[in-house]
Amino acid sequence: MRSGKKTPKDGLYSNEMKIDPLDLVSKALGYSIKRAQVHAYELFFEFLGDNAISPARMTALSIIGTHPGITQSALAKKLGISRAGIVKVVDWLESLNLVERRSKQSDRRSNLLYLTDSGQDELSWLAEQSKEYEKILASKLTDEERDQLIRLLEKVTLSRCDKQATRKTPQ
Amino acid sequence: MRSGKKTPKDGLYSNEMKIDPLDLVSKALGYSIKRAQVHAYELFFEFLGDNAISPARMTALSIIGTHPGITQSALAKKLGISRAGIVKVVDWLESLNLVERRSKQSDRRSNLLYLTDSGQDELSWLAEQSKEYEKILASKLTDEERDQLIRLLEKVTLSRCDKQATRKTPQ
DNA sequence: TATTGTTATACTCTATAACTATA
DNA sequence: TATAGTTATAGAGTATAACAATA
Repeated sequence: MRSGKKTPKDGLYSNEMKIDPLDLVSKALGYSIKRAQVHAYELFFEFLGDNAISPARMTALSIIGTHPGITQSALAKKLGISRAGIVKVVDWLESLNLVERRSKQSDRRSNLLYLTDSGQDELSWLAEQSKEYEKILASKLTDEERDQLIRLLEKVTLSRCDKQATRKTPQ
Repeated sequence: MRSGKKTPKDGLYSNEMKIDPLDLVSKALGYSIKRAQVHAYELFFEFLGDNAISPARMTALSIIGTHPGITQSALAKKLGISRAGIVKVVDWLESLNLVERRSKQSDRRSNLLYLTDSGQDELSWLAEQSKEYEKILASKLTDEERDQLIRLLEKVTLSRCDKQATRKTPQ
């Protein structure tokens, strides 16, 4: 396995030129991220069982737990889904008696979300499970590598505001 | 930003204890990967336009281009989806005249897949676009950081075979 | 019998648009 | 008017099961 050391004349003679130019998959960052995500998702259910809460719903539960009284709209925004989409998530969490809707007194359009007692218990249990899961997910990495991987991923994710500046000029 | 140096008594006094133990999101590797993937996916359509081919179908096109004569079953396996699922993908690619099914002479159950001429053109064009897209996706990283990010992601993804060995012991 | 491709069907996740009740 | 939540509906992507053609 070669290191990523740059060759003197980057481009024409760099290592990447060994890949078929029509191979959009090997050594592509986008595809590497996708594969890691699919792997992480599958491992999640291998570890917690096929009938486990989904990662997205676990995230919703965690956000409600760490932001008691958050509104549905604010939760939707944090999760990056629509207001309509959050309704089913909260319906589902409420049907399992993990979360409670309470209508806000000062603005009765809003629902404030709180964990129930069993929601608290479930979240605590999931927190333990997540810790184990994260260990397995990162089992091939040293602590330093894991921290750097997260740091690099965050650097990629937070490049959002570039998109206008670097937009391709139409030709 | 602290390095991931381990404290002598890992656990009770480690850095991770500063995060709310019920916050399953911050500094979680699984969630970092997911966010990066969502970002990469959105950036893809911001760059190529809302009506662009999806990354998954682009991948299918690329695999057919680099494996001319691949069967549908083999393509399904490479993409990690079912045989039934691949039918719609190939139907769609064929309806756009990018791909051609030819029945295999020595085994007439199989369809062999080939790019059409316009499929070749489309793939070449997508290869250029992908190169630009990858540049933007990694624009916040140095070349070394990008290579290491891919290396670390592959390390995570290829940890698959661990899952039995590291399975949590029931207690 | 086993395999390839196909169809029928269903499920999850997500979105948009129109509605209601409030503000 | 504008906003929060809801409902109805639709589309993408995926799966399983049953089937026909072929091996």
